[in-house]
Amino acid sequence: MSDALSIGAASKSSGVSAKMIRHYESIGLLPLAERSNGNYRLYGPQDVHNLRFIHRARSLGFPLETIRELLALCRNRQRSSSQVKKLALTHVATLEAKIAEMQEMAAALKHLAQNCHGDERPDCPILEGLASDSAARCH
Amino acid sequence: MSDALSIGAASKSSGVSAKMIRHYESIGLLPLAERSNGNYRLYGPQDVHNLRFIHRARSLGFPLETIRELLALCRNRQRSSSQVKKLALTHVATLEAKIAEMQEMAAALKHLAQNCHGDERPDCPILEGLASDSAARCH
DNA sequence: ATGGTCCTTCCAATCATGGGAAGGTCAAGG
DNA sequence: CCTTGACCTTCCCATGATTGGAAGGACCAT
Repeated sequence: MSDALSIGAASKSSGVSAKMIRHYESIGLLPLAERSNGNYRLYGPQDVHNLRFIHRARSLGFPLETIRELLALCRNRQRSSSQVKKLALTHVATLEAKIAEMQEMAAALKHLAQNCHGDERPDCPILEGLASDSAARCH
Repeated sequence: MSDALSIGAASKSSGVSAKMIRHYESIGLLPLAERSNGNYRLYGPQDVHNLRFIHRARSLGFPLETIRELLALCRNRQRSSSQVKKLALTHVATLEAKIAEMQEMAAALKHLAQNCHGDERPDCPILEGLASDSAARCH
């Protein structure tokens, strides 16, 4: 047990904040941590591995519930890679849908801004586009 | 006052849900609505205009606090179009930053998925990439 | 023993939206 | 007149991920 880390050390080693480590434990994403004499949480190599896994998955935008499934698959030697791939590709599709949505927003907004003088006069196509009393929808 | 709408009618006419109309009022984004004898909220043409404005601004992804500023500018005849344009372009930059972030996520994930067989075997580069005991960071 | 740093728990805030309960109001029809 | 059903009211709670802080206990070095 000489390599057990405190939550602060595990946080530094994994990139997950101590706050979040406690939170993940509280929602059952991580197993209940071992405790020291002084009731401090203790983390072994496997725990740190899990934390790093979560950190990387979060940085790829996976929601926690999907990470829960990914962790289960990671532990399960009977898994099939198709299960993992399916989760990954579903997430890619989600990301791409959001990207497309935001690109539409940005394009529409740039189009409006393009015609705005941006000077001291009150005249503004952006506000007109938002108010659009003329109900001129783009299509 | 013959053209005053109930919250349900105003909702249909503006595209903003009744729940949200009440919420916007409660946070001061909209003025307190007039009330009927039976304490129902009543909405006139100007109110519906505001609701539509909010709906369009939300559909462009503006956060409520920015919409608050946009509404103030919309009401203010002394505004300068540069104020509006600044809010719009700041939001475009925010959108583009998020888009870029998500594109990186999607690209990294597609790269991992590309090498995954997606069959019944447990072997999986995606999980390996997330676990990455080999600590192979991309750069 | 004392200060500083770590830890513990709990509560609350963010952002925008929605769900639902418990009850009041209104218009139409029996 | 009374019921029915659709609408409205307020209030509380949930989402998703993270962060902030308060109040208190534990640890370690000087």
